[in-house]
Formats: sequence, C-alpha cells, structure tokens
Amino acid sequence: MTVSRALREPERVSVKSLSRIRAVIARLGYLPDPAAQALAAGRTNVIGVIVPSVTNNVFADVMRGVYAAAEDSRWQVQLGNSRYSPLEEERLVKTFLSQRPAGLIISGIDQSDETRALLRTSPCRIVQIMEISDQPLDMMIGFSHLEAARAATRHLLAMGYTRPGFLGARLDPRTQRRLAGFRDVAAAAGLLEDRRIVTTPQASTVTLGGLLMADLLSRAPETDAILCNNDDLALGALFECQRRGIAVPGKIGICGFNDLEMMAAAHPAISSVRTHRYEMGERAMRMLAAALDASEPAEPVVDLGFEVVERQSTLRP
Amino acid sequence: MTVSRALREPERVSVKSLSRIRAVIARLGYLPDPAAQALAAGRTNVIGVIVPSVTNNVFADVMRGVYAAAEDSRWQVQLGNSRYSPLEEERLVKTFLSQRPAGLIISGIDQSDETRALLRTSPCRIVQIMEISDQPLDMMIGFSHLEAARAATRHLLAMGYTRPGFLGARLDPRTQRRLAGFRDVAAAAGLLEDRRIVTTPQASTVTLGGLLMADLLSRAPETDAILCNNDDLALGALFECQRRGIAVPGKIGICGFNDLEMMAAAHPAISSVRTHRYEMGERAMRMLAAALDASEPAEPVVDLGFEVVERQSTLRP
DNA sequence: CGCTCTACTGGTAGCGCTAACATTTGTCAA
DNA sequence: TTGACAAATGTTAGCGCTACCAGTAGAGCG
Repeated sequence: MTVSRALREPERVSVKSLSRIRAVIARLGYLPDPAAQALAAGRTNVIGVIVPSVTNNVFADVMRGVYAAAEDSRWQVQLGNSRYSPLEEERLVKTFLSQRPAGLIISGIDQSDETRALLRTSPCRIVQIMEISDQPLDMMIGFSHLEAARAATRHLLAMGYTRPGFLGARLDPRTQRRLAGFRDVAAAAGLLEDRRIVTTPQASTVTLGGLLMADLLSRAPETDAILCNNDDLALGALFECQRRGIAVPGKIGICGFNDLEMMAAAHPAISSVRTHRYEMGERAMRMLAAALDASEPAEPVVDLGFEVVERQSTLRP
Repeated sequence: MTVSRALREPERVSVKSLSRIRAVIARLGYLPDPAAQALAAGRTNVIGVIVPSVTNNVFADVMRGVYAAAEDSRWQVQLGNSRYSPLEEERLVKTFLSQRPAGLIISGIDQSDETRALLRTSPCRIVQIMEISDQPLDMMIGFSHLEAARAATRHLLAMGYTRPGFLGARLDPRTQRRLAGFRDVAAAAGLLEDRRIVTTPQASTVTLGGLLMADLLSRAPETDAILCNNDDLALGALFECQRRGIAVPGKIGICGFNDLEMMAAAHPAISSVRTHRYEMGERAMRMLAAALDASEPAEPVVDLGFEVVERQSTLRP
C-alpha cells in the first residue's frame, strides 16, 4: 500500500520511505501494470481521440496538437479512425467506452443517435472538435465552416469576380456546410450557377483537383473564380490551369480551404482560409485535462474562428 | 465460464447456450472489460506502433496501411510518436511494454542500445519498418534508402545532368543514408561538389524547399539538377524555380523522394522515388498477426524495394 | 503519565476476467 | 443396462493493483 501511495500521492509518504521505495523501483525496473490499475481503480488515464481520417493533413495537424498537449501529462492518447463512417464511429465509441477512458475527443457534431446516447450516458468527459454548435454533448471547440466558406466567397466577390464556381470532394458534413456557405453568398449576390459547382464523393487529392478543374472548365468555361473545399483540390486546380496556360489569377482566381503550409509557398501563392487545426487539438486536450482535474465545467463551447488569407491567386489584376 | 468461452472459443459451446448467451449480451449491451482480460490472461490484443512523426505524409501512409490491416482483426493498434528522439522512443517502448502488448511495430533500425535490450528481452513479437538490414531484432520490412538514393542519382546522371546537387532537411538516419547514396554515385562519376549539398536540421516543408533552393542557387548557380530528400522539398524547389523564371527541367532537373500523390499532378510532373509506404504498414501488421497466430517465424526480412519514377521534371530537353 | 491528535503505514477485499482442472450430461456400443 | 468416452459446463484461484479502513508511532499538552 505504501508503495502504491508513493507512486500516486508521494506527499502522503515519509521522505524516508519514499527514497527507499524509489531506490528499489529503480533497481528492479518496476513499471506499474496499467491493466491492473484500470481494473482496481475503475478508471484509466486514456484519452480516446476519434477522427475520420489519419491521412488527411487536417487531422494530422489536430493530432499533433493533441499529442503535444498530452506530452508530459499523465494522460495517454489513443487514436481511432472512423474513416468518415458513422457506423465505424459507433463501433469505435463502444470499444473506447469499454476501456473506461477518462475522456474522449471526437470529431464533428454529426454522430448517430445511438452514438450520442452512448456518449451522454457514459461517465467520461467529451470534447467535440472541428465544428461549433449550440448543442454540445459536453464541451466543444472548433469554428463555423458555414461562416468560413461565406467569408471566402465574399472575398472572391469583393475582388471583382462575378462567375464563381466551387470544387468539392468527399462530401462529409463539414464540406457540405462549406458548400452551403458558398451557395448562400453567391445566391445573395445573384451569381449562383449550379453548373459551376463540381463535386465528387471521392477522397480529395491533388490529382483530383486537376480533374475537377478540367470538368468545370468543360462545363462552364466562363468561370472566373473557384472556391475549393480544401487545399489539395486548390493546388491540383492551379496545376491544371498551368498545364492549360490559363493565367491564375488573371483569368481564374483560386481559393483553397485550411491554409496548409504549401499554400504560401506555391507560385502563385494560393489564397486560403486559415483554420487553427493544431491549436484546436492542443486546446481540446487541455480543456479535457482541466475538466478532469477540476471537475468544473469551464467554458463549454470555444469558437476558434478562421481568417481568409488573401494571396496572389485571387488578386484580380 | 461458459460466457467467457462463448466469446473466445464459440466452437466449444453448444449452439443452444451460444444463442442464449448472445441474446443476453445484446440485451444488456455487455462489452468485455479489456483491463480485466489483460490482467487475467497476462496478455493483450494491443499492437504498439512507434513512428517518429504523426504529421509526416510518409508515416501517415504507413499508418493507414497498419490500420487497414488491423481492421476486422482482433488486434488493436496503439500509436506512439517518438518525434525523432531516441530518448522519447525509449520512454515509449517502456510504456508500451508495461502494457504487455502482443506485438510492436517500430520505425527504423537505429534504436538506442537500451531500447534494443528492452525489446530483445520482451516476450512480444517485433517488426521493424522503413529500412532493411541483416540484423533484425525479430522481423523487418522496408527498403534500402541508400540504394534508392543511388538509383535516383544514377537517373539524373543518365539524363545527362553533370552538376548535381542535393537538398536535405531533418537529417534523421534514413535521410543521411539517402545523402550517402547521392554522394556515392556522384563521387564515382567524378561529379561530387560539396557546395551543391544544402542541408538543414529543420523539419521539411514546401516553404523550406524554396529556401534551400534559393540558398543552393546563390552558392552554386551552375547546379543543373537536384535530388531532394523528400517530395515537400522538391515541390518547394519547383515553385522557387518558377518564381525565378528558371525552366524546369530545361535549366534545372528536380527529383523528389517518396512519390507522394501530388508529384504526378504537379506541372511539370515531378520525378520521384516511389516507396511502398501503405504496403509497408499493411504487411508489417500482417506479418505480426501471422507470427502471433502461427508462432512460426515466417520470412523475417522483407525488402519491398522502390522504383525511380521518371517524369517531366528530369527530362533533359 | 496518560490522553489526544496527526502522520504515516499496513491489512483486507475485490475490480472482471481467464487458466486449469473438476464435474455433469449425453451418446453409443456391447 | 452399463461402461467408456466425448462434449459441455462449472468451480476455484488468482492476475496486480486500489479503496477503504484499521492500526501504530510519535509529538504535544496538561
């Protein structure tokens, strides 16, 4: 018992015992068995993180933030990949909950009803990331994809483009909200043309960006600006324009979404909507840790916002 | 006991009991407690995966393969991020081993002596990935970075370039072996010039590729071809050339490494060395699963090879 | 000196499961 | 009907910890 206490509440053990215990631990190379700890204590130090993709740069950045914040804390991160499938997400939530995690970080606000029920009745704290709404399961940190797409579209119109189009892939709920934002603003300006909206359920790649651009150009050659639902598509679209000798931004303006590092380095530099992915992961983890240590509710919903970063690719000459 | 058996060895339980048990499990929403299973059985279904970065595209692809192979199997993947630090790696190995994992997938062959000792004495099966050598800890799957860089350099020379340079960032052991391969072949052809080798310890980004290219051009403007130690640098270098109006491949040939998807989509399409990252992750996981189920050694070292993909960016006119 | 109080240490049960062995039930041949 | 054997099911102990409570030692006080 004293050894157990020495490891968890060292301030309640005498200095003498503490040093003896530590010496023996070092000599034997003792490591506590987390399974036994979990079983006896009825809880773990596991923070489950469920994201829809481990490959996508966006979630890679979020994960980096989560790992950075978990670093040097007693919390251990465990990653689950739902592959954009609500069913897979439900399965993952069940698996995680059976481990009695201390907390859960889960992407998005579109969980299935059963998943929501499971999460609500579980004793663990939850942070939803990537989006915001006024109905958090528990805590929430993200930004409005609708507003971000609206702002980006307004930027295109403000630059003087009058025939805007949209390239979209992998229409997950967030992507759809972005498309809705685009439609909103374009329609309000009387500039919405459905044939300038090209989407596909396939996963985003740079190559796909080129293909969608080619498709758009054949269907609506008058298009003078595009909002892409992510930066991979934007880069692919730029390359396609270069291949065809179409001047960017002279003939067509291109705006991406997420502002990956390469957007600033491209030639021309590509305008994009900066989202705070790393910070989102880091703060989600910190919110969870704070809630678990203090058991006080803290700020339940955090809006990290976004910024439209205007670069050459949307600079109408 | 019959319930426990029904879950693990259903063929040893009568059909009648099995259906009753399954009905009750479904009704109660019962999920086994993995901590109790681990404690009682003295082993887990956890496969630990230790990679040096969760952000890097290369490891993201490897992880995707690992997760794909773990899918629908009884193995559960747990990810650890060593952030290119041997000390952090050692800490992670200890943490993982305390969980009695069934297996471990670990990147590279440059573990510290203590890490190697820990791994050797542990009862769990191990697959080293990313590289090959003739001294596997247990199993191994990867390719020779030295040979890959040699082949890429030979390609540049075969295309008629005579003043080759090298751009390198984040000089981890694999990167250094690539640089060694470049030096080898360039020196053998009498074309090695140290001032055409520009490296930095910073992490690779597209922006950094541009900066290194600018640096190289100021130090060795005669350079007519570069091998980049990864594709981010190659893309950045291409953009920098475009900004300066330097024709690629006319004036300078560019070759990347890894053949990320965007290399083929770029304009001009960028030559690169294709490495089988997804397959490496997938097969590492399968090798582990096979070894754990059969307890037979299987093929201990698998060389996945590589291919030099020749595209426009190294097409000497 | 005995009492109280605090600081520390120790004893016991049990978390939910599985390994190993024990027992019961069922089947079939003689 | 019985015995032999296989199939199915049950019993027991214990995995390595922690929660809870029970000590025990030493200090301080009147």
